[in-house]
Amino acid sequence: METPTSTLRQRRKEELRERILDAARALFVKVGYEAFSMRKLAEKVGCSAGNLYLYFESQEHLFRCLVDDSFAELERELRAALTSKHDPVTQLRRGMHAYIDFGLRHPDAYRIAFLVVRPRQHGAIDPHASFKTLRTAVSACVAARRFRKVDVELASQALWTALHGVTSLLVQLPQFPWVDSERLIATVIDHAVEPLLRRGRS
Amino acid sequence: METPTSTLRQRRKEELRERILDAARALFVKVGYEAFSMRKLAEKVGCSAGNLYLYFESQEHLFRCLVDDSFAELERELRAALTSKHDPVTQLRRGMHAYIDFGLRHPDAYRIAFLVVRPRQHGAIDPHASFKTLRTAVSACVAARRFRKVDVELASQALWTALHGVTSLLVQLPQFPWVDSERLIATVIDHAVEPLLRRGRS
Amino acid sequence: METPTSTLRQRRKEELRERILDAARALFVKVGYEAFSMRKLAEKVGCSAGNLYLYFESQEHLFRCLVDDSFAELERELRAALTSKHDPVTQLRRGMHAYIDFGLRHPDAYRIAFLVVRPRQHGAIDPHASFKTLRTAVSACVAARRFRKVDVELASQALWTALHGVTSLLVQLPQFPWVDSERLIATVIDHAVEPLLRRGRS
Amino acid sequence: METPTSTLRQRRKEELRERILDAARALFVKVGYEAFSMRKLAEKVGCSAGNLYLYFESQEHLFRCLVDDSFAELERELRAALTSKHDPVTQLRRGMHAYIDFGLRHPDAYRIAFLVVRPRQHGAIDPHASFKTLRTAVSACVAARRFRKVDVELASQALWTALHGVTSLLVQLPQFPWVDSERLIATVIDHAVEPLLRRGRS
DNA sequence: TATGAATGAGCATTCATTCAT
DNA sequence: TATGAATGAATGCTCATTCAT
Repeated sequence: METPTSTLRQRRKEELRERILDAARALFVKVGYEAFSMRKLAEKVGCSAGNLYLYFESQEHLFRCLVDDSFAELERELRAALTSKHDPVTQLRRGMHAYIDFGLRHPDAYRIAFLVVRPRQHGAIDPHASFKTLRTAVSACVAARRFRKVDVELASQALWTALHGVTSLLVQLPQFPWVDSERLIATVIDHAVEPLLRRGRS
Repeated sequence: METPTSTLRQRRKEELRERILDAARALFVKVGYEAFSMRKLAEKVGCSAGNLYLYFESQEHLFRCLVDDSFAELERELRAALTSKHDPVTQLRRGMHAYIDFGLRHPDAYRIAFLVVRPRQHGAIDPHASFKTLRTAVSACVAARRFRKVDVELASQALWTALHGVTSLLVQLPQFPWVDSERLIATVIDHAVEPLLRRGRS
Repeated sequence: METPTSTLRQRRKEELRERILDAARALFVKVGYEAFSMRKLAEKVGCSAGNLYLYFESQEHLFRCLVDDSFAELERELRAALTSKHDPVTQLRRGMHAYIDFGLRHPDAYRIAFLVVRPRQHGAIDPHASFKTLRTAVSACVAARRFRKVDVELASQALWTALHGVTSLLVQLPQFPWVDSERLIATVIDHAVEPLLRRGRS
Repeated sequence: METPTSTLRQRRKEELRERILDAARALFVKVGYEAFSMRKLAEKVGCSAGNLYLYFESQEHLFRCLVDDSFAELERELRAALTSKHDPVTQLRRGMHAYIDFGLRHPDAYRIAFLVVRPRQHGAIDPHASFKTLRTAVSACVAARRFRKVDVELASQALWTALHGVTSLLVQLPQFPWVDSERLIATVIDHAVEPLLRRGRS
């Protein structure tokens, strides 16, 4: 049974949890992985360092939550794209856009998920999920005969590497003299999809 | 005139320098950037920590040497590919292969160069060089009318993101259930080049 | 309103802070500047080295606190001497005594303030204050026509060098076969003041 | 028996020894005690660090030689002043001037001798010598009835503290807004001697 | 729920010194 | 006589984490 107080408390707790995660994201983007520390995070949040451990059992756990939360959002966005009322190829394209946009909007999470190797474990679950969603979309394109009869697994992985390539380079080397990023992204998506299309359509 | 002693010493010194760099590469791959330390490196090399500073003036310098050495090799291989006696497109394809192979053979250097952000500075020169070499090759394909009249800069950046995507994912997530990596790499290169080819050829 | 806990904590914290400063003084006297280290200090205090940084942000800061604390005391004592109900010359003499006594009671602070050169910066504020106080007293003696019409600045600096000379030598070379230090100090003060006195008085 | 070679060698050895000591003095003045290191010294001298140990068995020994050499010079200068053809008081005054000048010309040696405590040992021989020479001069002034019948030991110690006071403050706080140092020095010497003079002369 | 004092391990780096050559 | 590679110990300092309050 829940007292009103307990739910209130729970809400507050979740709010602070979110504030911590947000601050962590900001701090991570600002100072990078190597200079990130729980102390600085606590300062940014405005609480004691010890308090963080009431919400996350360790720094590693915090990072994982950060990644998980973010990728859950990616997942939602991907699903939104793939359940829209467009044809499968458009759905896929929208999903691809969503993926890249996500990375650019959450460079912290993207970098932690892909660039920080947690040598031993690294659940490696996170990328799986979005990859699978992507593959489903590819599958749908093949089923709808919009794509050639490609090896779905191979094609999906190739697509993913294309998405990851542009996303991670833009995130990691923002100071590089890129052409207009919208154009680059559009080109990457076009080039990635084109070879899969059935001839005679487009 | 060189005394035998001096050359012997010099050789030994260079040998140890290489041993240090090799150990650094191995350690980096093993424990990741975050857990890398000069102390652990010294232990791996089998010398005192202080001794490392006779060969590299700082940890950062060591990293830079590691990256520079490796990328110099990449550059050599790229140039070798691009000056072969093949047609421009084949040259480019070989260069692309060389790029990916390099990343797989030097995951440490590749990761340090691309994944370790030194937020403030990061010379960021290293990637530039290989990108420029790549762009030259793309340019040659256009000049030889093997490619369509594409925007060379845009096309080159798109190619680069494709290469980086597959390279970094294979390096970073080796435990992912990839399809056969040779197949994946071939597909990525094919898909990246195909949209640039002049119609009617191949 | 203050909770009992907070004040208790605060008190404990201040106590430890004092204990650290005291231990630092003792250690400094014992091993000298060169061999002083935060680690040894921690051991002497009986806490971890890191803990010291909860009380002093750096070694330099600790030194400065040590000096500042001590010189604040000197300043108080000087002012006490100079506001006593005696005639100006007696006030000055008492102040001079206070200065030397202070150095002998706080050899650590005296040595850090004067003997440890921080080549670049060294706020150099500390000696200024006591010198200025001293000069005020000299000025008063002149105003009261007890001193001849000397150059106050010059006379004050000469007085200061006399004080510093006996203080620092006694502090620095305690093993030297000094005559009775009380006698020496009295003589130094007498000799320093005498040339300034108006003839006919004493 | 000495071969010409051996004397040549010896001369070279002594030359280098001097060069090392000179470089050490310069380095000490430049960077201060805390930042002094045998490595930097070797670099300044232009030889290997190890080589220094052929001339001085340790850093401490080097420091002691530095001090001893310098104080030997002081001793020579003091003796020169005290054996001049002037009256005893003038001799003493000249000796006092020589003392202060020496400190200003050899701030390194002066600081090492007086300010760097070598907690255990510190031969403490060096200051003794010059003090004794000084006392002899004071004694002569008394014998010549130029000084009052003061306690020679006491008076000499008082004189010494005066000399040390002005010397060490000028050396240690060069950035202090001193009055013209010549004036200050003259005043200090005058004030130190005056109380000792027999009345009726001056 | 939250604090903040405390710890122990770790870090990069520098040092005086030794020793084979 | 001189080198320079090497060492082991030390330095100031920061960190993630714990725990009594």
